[in-house]
Amino acid sequence: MLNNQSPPRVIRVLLPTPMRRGFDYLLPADCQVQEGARVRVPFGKGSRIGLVAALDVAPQVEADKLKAIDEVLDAAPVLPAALGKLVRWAADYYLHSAGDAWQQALPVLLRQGAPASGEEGIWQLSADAAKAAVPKNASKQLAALARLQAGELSDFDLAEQSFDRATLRTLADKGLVTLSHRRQQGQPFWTSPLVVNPGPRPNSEQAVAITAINSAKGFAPFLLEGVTGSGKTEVYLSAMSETLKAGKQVLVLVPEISLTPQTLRRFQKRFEVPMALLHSGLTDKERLSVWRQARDGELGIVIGTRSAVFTPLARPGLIIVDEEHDASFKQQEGFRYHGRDLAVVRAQLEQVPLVLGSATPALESLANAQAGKYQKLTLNQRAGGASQVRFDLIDIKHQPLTAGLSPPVLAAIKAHLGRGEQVLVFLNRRGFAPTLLCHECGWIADCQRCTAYPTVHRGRQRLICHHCGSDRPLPHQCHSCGSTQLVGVGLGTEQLEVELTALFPDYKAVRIDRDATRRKGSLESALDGIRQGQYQLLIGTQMLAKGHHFPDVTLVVLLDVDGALYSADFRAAERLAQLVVQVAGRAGRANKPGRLLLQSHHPEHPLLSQLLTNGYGAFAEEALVERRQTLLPPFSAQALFRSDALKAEDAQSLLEAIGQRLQQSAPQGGWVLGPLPAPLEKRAGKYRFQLWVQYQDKKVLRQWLAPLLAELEAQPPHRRANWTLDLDPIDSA
DNA sequence: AGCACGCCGACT
DNA sequence: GTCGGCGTGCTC
Repeated sequence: MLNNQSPPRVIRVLLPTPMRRGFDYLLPADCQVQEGARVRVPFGKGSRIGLVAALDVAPQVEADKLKAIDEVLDAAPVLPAALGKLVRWAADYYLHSAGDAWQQALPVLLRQGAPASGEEGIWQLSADAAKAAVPKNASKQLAALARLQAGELSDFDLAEQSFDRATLRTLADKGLVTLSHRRQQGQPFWTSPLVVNPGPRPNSEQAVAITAINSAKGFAPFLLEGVTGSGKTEVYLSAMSETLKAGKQVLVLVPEISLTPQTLRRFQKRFEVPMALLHSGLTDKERLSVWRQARDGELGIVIGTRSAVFTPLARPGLIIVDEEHDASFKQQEGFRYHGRDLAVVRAQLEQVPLVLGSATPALESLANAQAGKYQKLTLNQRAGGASQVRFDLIDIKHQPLTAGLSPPVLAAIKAHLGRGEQVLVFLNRRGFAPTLLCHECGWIADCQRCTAYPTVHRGRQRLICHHCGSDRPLPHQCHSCGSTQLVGVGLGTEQLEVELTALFPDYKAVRIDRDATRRKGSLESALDGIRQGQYQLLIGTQMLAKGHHFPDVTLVVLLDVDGALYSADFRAAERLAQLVVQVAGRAGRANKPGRLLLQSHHPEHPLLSQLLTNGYGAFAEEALVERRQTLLPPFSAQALFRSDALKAEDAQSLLEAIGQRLQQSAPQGGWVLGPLPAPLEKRAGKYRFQLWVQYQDKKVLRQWLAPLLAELEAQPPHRRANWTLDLDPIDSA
């Protein structure tokens, strides 16, 4: 027999598994597919969605093991070219499974196989519609029919006009209505004339920054360092305005916590262009809709958190990362990418300018500016004449403390309240007391699942572990001696609120933390109450430190900062400095002088005094000198292996084996530390260890690690423990 | 990761 | 006698 059929083509597919390799499939002769398109393939027992990584590859396994793909889902690559490159770059850089990286970059519905091109359902009256079939009391159905008399309805209009999909389905089943599908046209790129409302006239520093950004051609990274109140946002808005006028799109990344409706309102006030906010509250459908609109160029501005860095843009023109130092840009599980770092790479791939903005830039970013990789733009002038905040360190050694507060602090609170001003007390520990102790025998309530003590929550009468969430009724008797003399030791925000209310009964206190704002809308109403002056004493955790402005607050008190000064984590001081400056930024606006009081047992600590006397810039410079001398990031690159297992020895021995293999292939100057128990050795019932790897050069570090990862996947030392790898870790917990 | 297979302990 | 624990292998 003649065989004029060419052999079937073999393609390589990336699948959502942690395995760092592709799988090969046969492409049926009648099938066309492009690199970057999604395909449905049989995998093990079942079927998965994968991404075509390469066409016409030499198969990695014997030909008889190859299966054919089931279905091609995309006629073209699902991501625009630059974004596809970004995802490939990221998987490679973070030494992560490429298949998983792809999945993470796509909206959930696209991972599940939804069409990437927007298709909308169109409901129309069918030709032979006879109303007879609709019961008289089916008012919704009748209303829908009446509406359809006036013309078709798209799926998109349904919610808007408060019609139910189910209603239309019922009518369709009766043959009165037809459903057809049509490629969603969407609005063409803001044909309605772009409106840019005037903003305030920029001051000279702002003008310099705006000119620099607007005259940038192609990739141009800027570090915009602007003290609180210096009008960073005005610089963003001016730069965005030029981009939008040129018909291009802007991507804005913001930290999780500051993504508020206020942010959006400020943008909407200035620009009348279609824009979208990508936040955790969106449904999968809404996310996909934003994704499509951004890709098709229908949105002028996309604002979102970390994962928004993967939003496709038809005409990218500018990328902004606000509060670029914020740790929430780093994904802390699975695909552990850094949204800010990927934004830099994306700007390079898209050849657009990039603005990293912060009042307290990350030391990494400052080092990049010093090295000439970023152009630094500085805003030192406070707009509106708002005065500098005055810092004071209160030495609390030997001082009597009332509710954790020293006499000078109490006196200051009294004075500010007496003047009718607001006071903010910051304590980063929620709950009533961090431990429960038996006064008679010394027994301390502990968490069964963690190496930690559960926190007393008095209001809810429960003992809650903040690490694993386990939750039990507050005991009234000691488990060891039966005594009823149980006391909470230490101070949390809940107790602080109680004590301050007792100390200052004439003023109203409000607490802002995760416990007090659990109910939907309660945060907003508390914030409104603060702005309207209903409360005078504000007590809060991290939640109060970011994003919100309280113009009538003139005194900010920070309790308990000593932990960060002598922490095992070399980044703790940097984070404390950023927190101090950010918290201080909440106060001293509106021409009222602000004051910040810091209580410490170590007021002489060089980093603290540098920060308080000379500011964040001086602190950062000194901290960078220290990092350089000690060869810590950003003057070296780190990777962190973590392991966890039900038995401590399993978690430890896995990392020991990894450490040994690393030592064997270590480059000159390569450095391996561990395994060490994780800061919280046991968490949620699992023992955790970590292994640090460091080398001066990022590229060489990855070349050292990469072959080991392949080997670990092929021959794991054992499977009783799980391991993960974190490149450029920022949190050792 | 998920899933199936397979080999040893306490139970209806 | 089985149900089910998790150790191991496999996914094109």
